[in-house]
Amino acid sequence: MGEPLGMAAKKRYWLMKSEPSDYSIDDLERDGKEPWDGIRNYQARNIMRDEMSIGDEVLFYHSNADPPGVAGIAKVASKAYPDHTAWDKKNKHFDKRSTPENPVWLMVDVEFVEKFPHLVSLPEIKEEEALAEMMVTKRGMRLSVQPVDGAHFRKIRSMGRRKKK
DNA sequence: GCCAACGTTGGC
DNA sequence: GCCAACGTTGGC
Repeated sequence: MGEPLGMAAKKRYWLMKSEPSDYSIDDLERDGKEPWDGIRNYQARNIMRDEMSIGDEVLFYHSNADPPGVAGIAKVASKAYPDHTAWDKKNKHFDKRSTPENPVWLMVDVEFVEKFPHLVSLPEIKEEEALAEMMVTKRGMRLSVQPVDGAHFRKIRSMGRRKKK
């Protein structure tokens, strides 16, 4: 958006939530790449549309899980494009306001990068001083696509790559 | 299963 | 434009 030609956007980091019973890191490992459909929140949509770039790295977070936490890493593999599940009447995320002519909801493709040998659980994240400011630790912070600090991203990754906590 | 914290909707 | 009611998210 308005960048000088030939200048790549600065790489950013994100956290994306998925209920593992719905779609887990193992599913993404099997599929390799998958459209991240079903986002029905304007703030999350705007992040995908305006701020994400191909190649950005993503903490894959298992929500509504026991325990919840970061299960691995993925990367953004496409620009935002219309989420066609919004105009599929049979889809659980159907929204009659969205049409092929006038799509309301967008998605990006997400590609598998790695699964952590050690899931970095939410309690562990909360215990870690250096991660105190992460959005995901805030009570009631429900945004399903959220920005992550580079330093926080690297810290989580190093925790996840450790076999034992 | 409970419920707090949000976001959205709709009456006025 | 206010705000109560309702639906959803997601930790616990």
